Amino acid sequence: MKKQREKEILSLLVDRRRIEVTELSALLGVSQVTIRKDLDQLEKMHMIKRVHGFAQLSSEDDINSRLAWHYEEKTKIAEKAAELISDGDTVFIENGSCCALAALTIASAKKNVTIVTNSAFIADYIRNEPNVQIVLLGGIYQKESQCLVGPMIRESAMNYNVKYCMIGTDGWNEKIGFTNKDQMRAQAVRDMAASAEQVVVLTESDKFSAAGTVPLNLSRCRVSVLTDRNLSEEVKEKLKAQQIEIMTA
Amino acid sequence: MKKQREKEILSLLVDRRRIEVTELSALLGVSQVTIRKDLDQLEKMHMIKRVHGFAQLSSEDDINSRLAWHYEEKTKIAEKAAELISDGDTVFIENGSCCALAALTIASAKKNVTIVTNSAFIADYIRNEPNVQIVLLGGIYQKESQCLVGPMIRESAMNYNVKYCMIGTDGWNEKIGFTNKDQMRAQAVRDMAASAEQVVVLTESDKFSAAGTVPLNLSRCRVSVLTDRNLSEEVKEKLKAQQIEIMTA
DNA sequence: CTTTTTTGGTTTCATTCGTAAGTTTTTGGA
DNA sequence: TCCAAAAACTTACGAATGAAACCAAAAAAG
Repeated sequence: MKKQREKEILSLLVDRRRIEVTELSALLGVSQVTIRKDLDQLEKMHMIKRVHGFAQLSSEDDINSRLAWHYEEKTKIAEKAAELISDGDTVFIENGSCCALAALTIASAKKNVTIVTNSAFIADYIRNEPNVQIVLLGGIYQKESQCLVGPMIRESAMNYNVKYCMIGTDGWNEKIGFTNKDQMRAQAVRDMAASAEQVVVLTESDKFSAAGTVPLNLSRCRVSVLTDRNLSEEVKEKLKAQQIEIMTA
Repeated sequence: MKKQREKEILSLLVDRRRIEVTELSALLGVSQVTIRKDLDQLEKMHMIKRVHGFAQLSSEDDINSRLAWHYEEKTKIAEKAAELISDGDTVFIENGSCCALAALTIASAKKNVTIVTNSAFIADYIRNEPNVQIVLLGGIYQKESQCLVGPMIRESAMNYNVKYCMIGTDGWNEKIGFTNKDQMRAQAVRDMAASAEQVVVLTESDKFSAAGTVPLNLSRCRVSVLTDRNLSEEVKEKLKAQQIEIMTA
């Protein structure tokens, strides 16, 4: 793998929040100059912030810093997600770190794609990509998550009929299915899903260990999961039993 | 005036794009440490970016760096605009640097206000203010201006009826009135204005020297102008003749 | 297989950085 | 009007920074 050292920096940073350049240099056995170049790179991708003497993750629950967590898996999931999309397609993408990365991958790899999203974060995240058109669904702006919720989402989403709606999730269990942290956002997911032929859940495999608080209730939709290699056979069986297709990145 | 030196730094920066800390220190006759504190402050407001040894404006046509231009006037206009709003009101605010500052001032000074905007930039700009609810009108996302345009704006705006719609402008002349650079954004302004009792144009007085390319066609609306002290008597007369109320900050 | 180019890394150095401690100026009571 | 407390600023200094020159391994070209 190419940028192995950057991945190591990220996972150290996920643990420690904040590390000195000198310590990184000693830990990884390369010169400080090299570490600084890596950090510049990561900062350019908005994954970390550099301060005098340190590197640190962006503010706590910023999506940017959540990207640092399991970054490699997310990258692979995003690439696989992009393969589902053809030039000229329109795709719904919901809020979340995996979704953001998928949106960026699609926007940079495809031509003339329209990305419809309720996430102001994602719109901003991909706005430098020249070959993508972005539509932002309007609504009440949730300040921390930078996403839009409320009845306007449904109204606007009904103007579209697309093949894929990509969403994130917070957890899963056999009984209640995929979950979320927030009732308003869950409703936005349902409203977007209603205008798509197929819902694709983008998530790392470790989210399958426990359910969150708000069920997404996607039972009426055709649902697929796109996750990494580490999904247990046990969970795979349960998903298949519920007619949920599994794609592995 | 309190932060006189910060204003001076800004206007130097508007000219020069990029200045060394050492030079600023010599020019303004204060220590480098003091300059650095000022720069930290300005960076916290996103007006400038610090790089090793230098301070520079954010990227060219970023709204953040346009705020540096005539910052003092804009501040005063924003404060006056905030006086129009009472606790609990809902107000439409369109895209633009004056509007962004007005939105921030309103959000920080008032309680329980709802700001409805088509500007993703503004939503992000004020999202740390705890006492404001933000509604973002959906539509096609314009990448450079970070604002939303297209038919969805009209649909969503019709859900509201508000007293004030605050807008920016690009220029003005006696015949065609206020103007804009972009047809799509001009239409968004009309659609928002249609749901408001009164349109308030927030703009520095020097915009009145020439018109832009796309007329806003606000003739059906009740229009006021909120501008700085330097508006010429000649222009004032012409505006009054068109039943446009003038407020001075 | 050898040569050239590119990439990724190190060392060195003058410069800039933030912190802490000390000094001046402003502010706001009594 | 005067004094104390706070705010604004300076000086001093060791640590961190980016740039440049240099080196080695890998990749590409011949």
